[in-house]
Amino acid sequence: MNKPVTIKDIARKFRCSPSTVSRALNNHPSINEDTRRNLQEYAQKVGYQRNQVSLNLLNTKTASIGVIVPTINNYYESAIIEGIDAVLHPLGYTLNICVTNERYLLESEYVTKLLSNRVEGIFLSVSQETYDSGHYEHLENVGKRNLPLIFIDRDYEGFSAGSVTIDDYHGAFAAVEHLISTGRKRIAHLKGPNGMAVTEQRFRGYTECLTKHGLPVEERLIINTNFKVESALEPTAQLLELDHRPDAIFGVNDQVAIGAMKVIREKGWRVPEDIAVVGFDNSPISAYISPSLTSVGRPGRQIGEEAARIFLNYLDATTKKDVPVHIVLPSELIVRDSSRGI
Amino acid sequence: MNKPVTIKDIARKFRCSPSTVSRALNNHPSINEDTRRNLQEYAQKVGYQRNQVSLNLLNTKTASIGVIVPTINNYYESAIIEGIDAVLHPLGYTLNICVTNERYLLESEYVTKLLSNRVEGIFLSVSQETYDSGHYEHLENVGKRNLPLIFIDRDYEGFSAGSVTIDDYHGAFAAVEHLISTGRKRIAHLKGPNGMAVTEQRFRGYTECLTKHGLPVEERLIINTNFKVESALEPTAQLLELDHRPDAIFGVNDQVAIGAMKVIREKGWRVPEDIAVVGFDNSPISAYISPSLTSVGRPGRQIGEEAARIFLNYLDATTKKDVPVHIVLPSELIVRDSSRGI
DNA sequence: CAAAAAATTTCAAACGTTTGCGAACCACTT
DNA sequence: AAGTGGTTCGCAAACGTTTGAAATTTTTTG
Repeated sequence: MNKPVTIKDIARKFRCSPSTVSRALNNHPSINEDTRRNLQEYAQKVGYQRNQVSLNLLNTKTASIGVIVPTINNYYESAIIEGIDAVLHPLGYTLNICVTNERYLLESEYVTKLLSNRVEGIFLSVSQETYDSGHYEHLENVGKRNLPLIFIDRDYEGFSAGSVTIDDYHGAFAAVEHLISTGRKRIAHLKGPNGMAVTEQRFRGYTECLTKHGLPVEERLIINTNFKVESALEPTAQLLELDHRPDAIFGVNDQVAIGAMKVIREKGWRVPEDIAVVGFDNSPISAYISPSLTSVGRPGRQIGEEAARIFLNYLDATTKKDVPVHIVLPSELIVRDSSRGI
Repeated sequence: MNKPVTIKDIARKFRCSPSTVSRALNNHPSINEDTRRNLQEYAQKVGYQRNQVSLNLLNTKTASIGVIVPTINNYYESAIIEGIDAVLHPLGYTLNICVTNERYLLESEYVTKLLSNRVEGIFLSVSQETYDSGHYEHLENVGKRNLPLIFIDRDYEGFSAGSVTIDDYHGAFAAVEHLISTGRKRIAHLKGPNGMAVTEQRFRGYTECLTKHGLPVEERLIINTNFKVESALEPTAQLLELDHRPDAIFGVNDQVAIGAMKVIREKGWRVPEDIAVVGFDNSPISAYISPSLTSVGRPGRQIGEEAARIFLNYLDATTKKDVPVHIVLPSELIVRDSSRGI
């Protein structure tokens, strides 16, 4: 680990001033052609890399923005990041990705770190713990700085921040309505962890759709999972042992739906003939498993892009107190084999 | 977007020097108890956040390290990142995650950016384009700086860098040997893109295992894919139309294997009775699809952890020219239903 | 009360770079 | 000889913070 070569080092070597070196390397016109060439060649030779840290300090800006997400280990989240990057990278911004693993402490820590690293904006997909606890003090300083803050996935009213969310409610509603339209009457729901926005909105879509169609909302048909495939196994087994077993299962996401399908078949039932299954996320494999999985798609990439645009609008905003922008993107039901009509 | 409050601002407000403020906020002992409390309270109130950028400049270190990966949209890569973070986060390091989408240009750009942002080490999983082109000039300056560089997944001999790789060869070998041991004799391979290390090593495991067991390596049974599930559809269809169809398919990864299974069943064959299928990655769903997928597991998290430890050793190394560390972790075959004996 | 000791605060430099302004130099022109 | 104009370069300040050493104030001591 050698010390990086600095402009001063080069200046000393050439017995000239740092200003000259700086100008030479930046192709400033008022530098003699020869000196410019010599300096540039030497800089190249010794592997000079301008110290961006010092520039960030000088300009009091960093051209970097923070992205805090609960996890990157799934299609949806990484699509969001891709979307943000697609818009902001061409403008010279660097993404600072932070993964909280759904932990409040990490989220809080990352916010502080990003703040003190002087990012120019923060994209935040609130962790489960944060959402559960309702603690938003870690965002106070973001507010004080009036730094562009854009909520992704989960909105929070306490701040004058932008947000891009998904219409989980109508997605769930459509999924359940589809099941009803194919003749299913006892539709179970493998719910996510209580209290989370995604969970509750999908749940509301589920219940309200049932109600609209005159079907009862049975508590026994609603069981919690934690989004992971394993967490669907036991609940599904439970559902199948009911006196009056469900004829359809709506999973809070694809993982859960896949877990449900596995158990259904292990117990000797058929999908979709005996029990239809619908998931949420339209993850890439959902089309390729067997039977292919009906699912509600979320436009992850588009979320990222919209969020990035909101950020850019913030920067342009001349009037300080613009009304924060809230965008709700539609989700889309994609019907496949796991829920074909009986 | 307000200007962040600086130590100078506070000093001006309290008619004292910046040094006093700095020491007060850092609980330096030689500061009067009252002034300390006053300053700290005020700093808290106005949301002062120390400017890490200036500190990085002052200390000529950043406590951040760069992680360059081709993609984050899969279990394996994100497990690696998790592993790195698990070791380095407790030590105060920040991860700077860069996603290249398998592009050389982006990789090169990110290396430069990380270098000029003065990261203290770089973890690099070389992009496909880089590997194909064999261009490693973008790493020259990393070499000149003698900055800790650890290759992940794909080693490259040109640099005195550490590396943590997976024993793809033996993993593939074991997978094919398993298929042979269950009586399969015509084993096809859905290969990755030519030239990539993972691809070729798994391919070598495949061919050498066949040869060892006296089975012919038939060109018609080897077709390229691009790792994605769609890219397996057409090739699999081709394989099934051969006069003498294969009785097993070894996919370069799980995605491809899942695509193959879909086509096999659509054409009316059974897995594993007619055709066995084996994948690579042991991705979480592989256990839960039907039939569950036999797969070779890669310990992503462990890779990250080992890589981080190599990095830490670099730092400790008193002798400059230590021999770079190369670790090869084993992969592990996990047998499931898709390849049960006939 | 003076002097010494202790407590508290300020000064100045440093990290690496950019940039407005002015200085030095040269060649020409009048 | 003096002015003009152009080219090329250096000086110094700035970004925000820390820190050793020096300066100031307060307290203790004889």
